[in-house]
Parts: sequence; C-alpha cells; structure tokens
Amino acid sequence: MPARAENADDEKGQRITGVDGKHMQIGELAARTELSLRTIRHYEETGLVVPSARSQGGFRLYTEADVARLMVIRRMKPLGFTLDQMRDLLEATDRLDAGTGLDTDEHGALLERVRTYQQAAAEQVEKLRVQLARAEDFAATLGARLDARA
Amino acid sequence: MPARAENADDEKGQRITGVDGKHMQIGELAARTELSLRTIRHYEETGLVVPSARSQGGFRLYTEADVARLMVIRRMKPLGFTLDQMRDLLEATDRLDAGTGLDTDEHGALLERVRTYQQAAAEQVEKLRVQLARAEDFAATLGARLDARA
DNA sequence: CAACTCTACCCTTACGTTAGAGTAGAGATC
DNA sequence: GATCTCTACTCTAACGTAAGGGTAGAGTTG
Repeated sequence: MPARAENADDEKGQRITGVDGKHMQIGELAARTELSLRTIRHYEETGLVVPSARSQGGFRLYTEADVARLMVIRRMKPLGFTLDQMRDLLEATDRLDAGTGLDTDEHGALLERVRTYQQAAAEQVEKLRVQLARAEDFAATLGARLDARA
Repeated sequence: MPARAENADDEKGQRITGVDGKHMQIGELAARTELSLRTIRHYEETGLVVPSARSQGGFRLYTEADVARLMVIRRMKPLGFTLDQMRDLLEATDRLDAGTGLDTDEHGALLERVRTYQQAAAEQVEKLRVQLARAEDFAATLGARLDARA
C-alpha cells in the first residue's frame, strides 16, 4: 500500500517546485495530504475535488484551499460515506458557508441535508467503536493463543 | 443494506426447519451470523468456509462449528485482512489446534505465520483507533457547525 | 535531460443483484 | 398411502459496483 508509487522518488532528487508560490502540482498535494496521485485524480473524476487551475501543458494546479478540502475528506473517509455522498455534503456546507444570497427555503433545505449526514456520521462512529472492540478482542485472543504455546 | 434480500420473508411464514438437528441450511446460518447469503457463498468460493455437507438436492448443510468459524471471521473483518489471508490464518490455527502429527519444523513455521498475522492485527488496531478519532472529530465538528446556526 | 505529469485502460476485492431453475417439506387430493 | 401441488428456500451463473492500484506511452517543466 505505497502512497506514492508513480513518482519513484526515494529520498532522492526532488523538484520542490514552488511553481509560482500560489499553486502546486499534484505531486506536492499528494505529499501533503498523504494521498496517492491516483486517489486525487479519482476524486476529480467523481467531482469531489477539482483542481482550481491547469497549466498550459495541462498539469493540475492546486491551492491551499484544495489541501484543506482534501484533509476534510480524509477525516470523513472512516465514516464510510461514498464519494458521491461526500461531494454532496461538501457542496452543502460550502454553500452554507458562502452564505450569500440564498433564500430561506434553500437555507433550510441545506441545513436539513447536513443534519442528515451528521446523524449518519454519529451512527457510523458507533459502528467503528464496535469494530474496534471486535478487532481488539480478536487481536488479544490471537496473542493469548500464541503465548499459551510460549 | 438488507441482510436477507433473497428470501422475501417479512415476519411471515418461516419454515423453521431443524432439518435433522445436526445440520442447518444456509438461511439459518445467515440469520445466526448476520451475514448475507451472498457473503456466505462468496466465502465458500474463496475457500474460507466450506459447508460440511450437501443435501441430495445440493443444498449446503452446516454445523455449529461452521457458525463458530463464521463468527471468528466476523471478528477478523475489521482488521482489514483479505479473504485469502483469513483463510491462510484460519488454516494455520486449525492445524495448530488439531496438533496431531506435525513435525517440529512445520509447527514452528505455523507459529511464525500466526505471529506475523498477530502483529499485523495489532497494527491494524492502531489504525482503527486513529480512524475512530478522526471520525469522532469530524462528527463533532459537523455537529458544532450545525449548532452554531441554531 | 531528469523529474514530473497526462490520459487511457485494465486489474482487484468483496460482495450486491438479478435471472432462471431446482429442492424440501407440508398439506390437499385421490 | 401415493401423488400432487404449493410455497419457502436454495442453487448456479454471470454481470455490476466502489475505490482505488498499476501500467503504458506520450507530453511538460525546470
């Protein structure tokens, strides 16, 4: 499960391109978020994180905001949402945060949408607790059986 | 995510076949383990849990031991092992438990194999802890942002 | 030129989801 | 009591999905 299989860098010469101080290429984004290039591109395919620009040559260019967004997604992942759901939720919170010019109806609908996800998240946290408990139990059992044989 | 989509029973007439008091069919096994029929059959495809018998008509017949084995697998699942790895591990522990007639070499090899899995399990437990923490964090953040808007 | 990135495409895991056909067992009929 | 039939249950086979992994061949950037 290598996080960066494509760019075969191993402590060797890295470019460390600041590019232009405002944008970074996919490699740097991957390094910062600890996600693979493939994952980042896949997120784009599903519309989850679209690069804020492209170079003339077609390279994806990202900003700090993109880094932040990916970090949010990373925290969401364990909750078991699908990428589509995450996109949906992020869109909702984005628009709530922007907050400019949305009538009361829409505002309410957005809030409701987020609330639903929040509840699902809470449930999923419970499931994770159960899983962790099971896993600990299993690991302990396995360890005990090994010790029993010295 | 219905656990039993195939047999369209909903509080209605269930067969409750004891069959012969020793074996049960796949439906009962699924109910007891809370796994889907598809999952159980899939486990068989990968050689993880093979029914101890078949009826003349070809129905899978399981024993209590099979129930136990599936429960073990259920506890293993959160550890993120592949089905192949689980088969491997189960095979190793089974042979250690049987314990009859295996030379010292093989015994040692088996122990080593199990130890490796045990270590992987411990690592995975740590990852689960991290994930749980992240998930909790995210859920809390989401909740806070909702509260902020009353 | 070296390091990096691009698109396109096939591979993988762990099942879900039909589809179509056969089976188990219990009651109804002869 | 043998056959019929009905329903609940099960079978195999095969395609579909999500979330990426990995590769190839070509182009880009510093």
